[in-house]
Amino acid sequence: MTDELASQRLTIREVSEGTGLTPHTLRYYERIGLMAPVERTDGGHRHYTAAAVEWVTLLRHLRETDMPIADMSRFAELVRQGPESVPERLQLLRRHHEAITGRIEALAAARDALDAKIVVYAAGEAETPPVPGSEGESTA
Amino acid sequence: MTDELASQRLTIREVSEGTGLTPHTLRYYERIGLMAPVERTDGGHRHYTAAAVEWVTLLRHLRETDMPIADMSRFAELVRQGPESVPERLQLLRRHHEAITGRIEALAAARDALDAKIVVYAAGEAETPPVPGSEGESTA
DNA sequence: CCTTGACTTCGAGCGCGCTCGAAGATGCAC
DNA sequence: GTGCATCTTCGAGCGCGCTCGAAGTCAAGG
Repeated sequence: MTDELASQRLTIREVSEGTGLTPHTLRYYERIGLMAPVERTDGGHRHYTAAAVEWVTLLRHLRETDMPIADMSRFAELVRQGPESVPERLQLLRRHHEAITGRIEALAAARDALDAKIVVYAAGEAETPPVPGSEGESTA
Repeated sequence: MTDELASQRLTIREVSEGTGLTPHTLRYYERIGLMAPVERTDGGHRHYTAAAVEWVTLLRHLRETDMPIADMSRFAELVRQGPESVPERLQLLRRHHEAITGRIEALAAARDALDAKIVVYAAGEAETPPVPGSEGESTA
């Protein structure tokens, strides 16, 4: 009865496949302190607990939304400091939420601006040569 | 009558301030072929035409939406090739439109996932210690 | 004319986030 | 026991997109 069902452990490859981060990246994150040292087998191989996988998933969400590694390190540090840092964690996450929303809006705005260009091309009005070169005057 | 109102020319600084790209970046873009050589004064200073500024703005929109420089170069090349490349330009822009939309969706999804974390913290249920360290067991 | 600040070219350097490869140990299947 | 894939550490390297600084030239005001 040395816990079986309760604490399922995953290899680095399994975590990699489950999260989309490469084994190289998982080791890198651990190396730079984004993660606490992962549990090992007797032989020294990493065995990720469910909690570790959950943390990796959080990291992935932060990176996927372009949080800089430095900020993620700060967040990891706050978690290490314990429950009294919860307010600051909240602040950090809320700021990031705003950053993401702003980014989404910027993307949508730029996309809309580009759509105008698409419309012009699609309408066949390839007039108004933008700039590079001569729009088919010299070569070919 | 040597055209005054019709062709207003801007210095690199003015274009920089108008587009948000630094003078360094504007020269860099020209250097790597994203732009046709910009007109010069007798003294060799750049004088951007309205068409050049328009092109710079397009470049900025593409970059702002994370199009790789390599793809932008391809697009610039297509424009240089003349009107017969319009279909391929359209294809490129439409693909990019899809990429942006996909990116927006990924950002929103990750943001929503992170929101769950915010809710947990805000609810004061700082249980479920994620992973790094010991959530205030050992140090301070 | 002289000053002052903005312009020019050039090549080198940088910050970020991985990414890789070598060399060796491990672990599971047979 | 014997393979053989997968794991380990380590430090170096890389790709991208700028970014910078030096050294010199130009433009415009007084």
